[in-house]
Amino acid sequence: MLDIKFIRENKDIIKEAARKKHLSFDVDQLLVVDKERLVLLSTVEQLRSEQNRLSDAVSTATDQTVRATFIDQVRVLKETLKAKEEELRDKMKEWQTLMLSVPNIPDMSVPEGESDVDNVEVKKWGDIQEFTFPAKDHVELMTQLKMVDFERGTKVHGFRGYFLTGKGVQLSFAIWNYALSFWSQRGFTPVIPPILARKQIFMGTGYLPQGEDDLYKTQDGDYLAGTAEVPVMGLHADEVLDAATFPIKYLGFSPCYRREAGSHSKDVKGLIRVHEFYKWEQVVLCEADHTTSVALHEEINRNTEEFIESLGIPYHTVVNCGGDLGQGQVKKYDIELWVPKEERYREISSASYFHDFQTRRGNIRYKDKDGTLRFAHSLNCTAIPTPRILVSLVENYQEADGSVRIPEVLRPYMGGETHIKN
RNA sequence: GGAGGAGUGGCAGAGUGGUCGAUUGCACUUGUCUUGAAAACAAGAGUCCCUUCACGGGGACCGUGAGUUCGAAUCUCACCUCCUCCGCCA
Repeated sequence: MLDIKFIRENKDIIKEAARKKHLSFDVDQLLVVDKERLVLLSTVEQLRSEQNRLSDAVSTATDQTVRATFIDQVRVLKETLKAKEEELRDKMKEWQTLMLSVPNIPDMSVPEGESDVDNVEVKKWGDIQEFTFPAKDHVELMTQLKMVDFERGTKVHGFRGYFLTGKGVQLSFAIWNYALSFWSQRGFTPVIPPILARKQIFMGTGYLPQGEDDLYKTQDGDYLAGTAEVPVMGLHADEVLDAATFPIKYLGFSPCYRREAGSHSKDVKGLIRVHEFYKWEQVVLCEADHTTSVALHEEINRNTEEFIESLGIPYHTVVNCGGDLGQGQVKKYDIELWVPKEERYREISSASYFHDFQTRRGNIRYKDKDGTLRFAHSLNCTAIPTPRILVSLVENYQEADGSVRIPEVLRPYMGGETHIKN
């Protein structure tokens, strides 16, 4: 959500934002509705003012006939008021619906483009190794090492179902624990949020009303979040925060549920795209300052890069083009890890900042030094998702004998073992 | 799942149809007094929206949403949250 005053004064910027993001949004329509809304609002308020005045007159009238006259007058007035109020209510709904689909303004540095193929590489790290033996893909490797069981996963859950088993489980826990320690040292407070959350909380982050198709909904009207970002952002909803605590840095851990509607033909095998996975997520709140947001955006993205570097997996970072940005994002980096058997990089992390787009929706404010209430800025970035990370990890660390070498940093969390083998 | 009770400003806590946006206490800000502080006294202070260059004016907000009424914090209905008791349960 953006400030309506800003939209009124900068409709060309909004138009340009929609164009760059390849979203269809009609600002002119919004501005027409906004004008109609204001006319109705002022009419209703004038009528109410008159009603208040007459009601006061009723209560102070001592003469019964005078009193009755006033009551008759308000009765007549009320009918007009009621009709206008209904009109206003409908107009407000129309206005709110439009307001919820206004795109946030992408940063100048965001490249032009339609989809992820137009994303621009900004960094490349690590040496891609040539295998001296026939390399296996993660499905084959992990199945043989009994780290995963896809067949039974499908039996139990269906399409995209999987069991993690044995060393697959241990490796997951190792990554989770290592990540917890890694980010704790960087000032993040760990949090395990409810992943089953209310509609309102999803509205706050912008996953609703758009994006409903990709969410699982319960019979009680709640939704399962696709990321801890949703409930962790909800944590401070409707609060006025103390600016002295900024930046607030949370590391949220949760299972994540995604219907993957519209991706049925993509990544049908393996652990790349599953309906249910786990993720550590960085969520940050800071003061409403562009420079601060930008600095923190670089910082949280860098955190994940350094984490991946410590695991020793080759990656590159791309800056997402306009068409690959969500409605609320100002700028986004994706970190993609090298998947040897696919001979390409696959997304592992996504770092975005939003300015006050989310905090307006979620009503997260703070008191500025000059005493005025402002909407905070919000950012988030994947810390590490499992089991997707295992794809690159096992493929890059496989040995000729079919075993998988364990990255040094994870060994303390794996009982000191150096290899996963049968 | 069943029965009962409650949700008021930063906190505590009055108010059960008519100048109530709301008594009061604590906390807060400013002033007087004081060398300074404390105490005492006085004054001030909520949020959102519309309008105005500005001073100002108007509207809304007592968990949320609807309703009754000339008028609702107060009455009615639905929902949400919390508390107590019973039942069930990792």
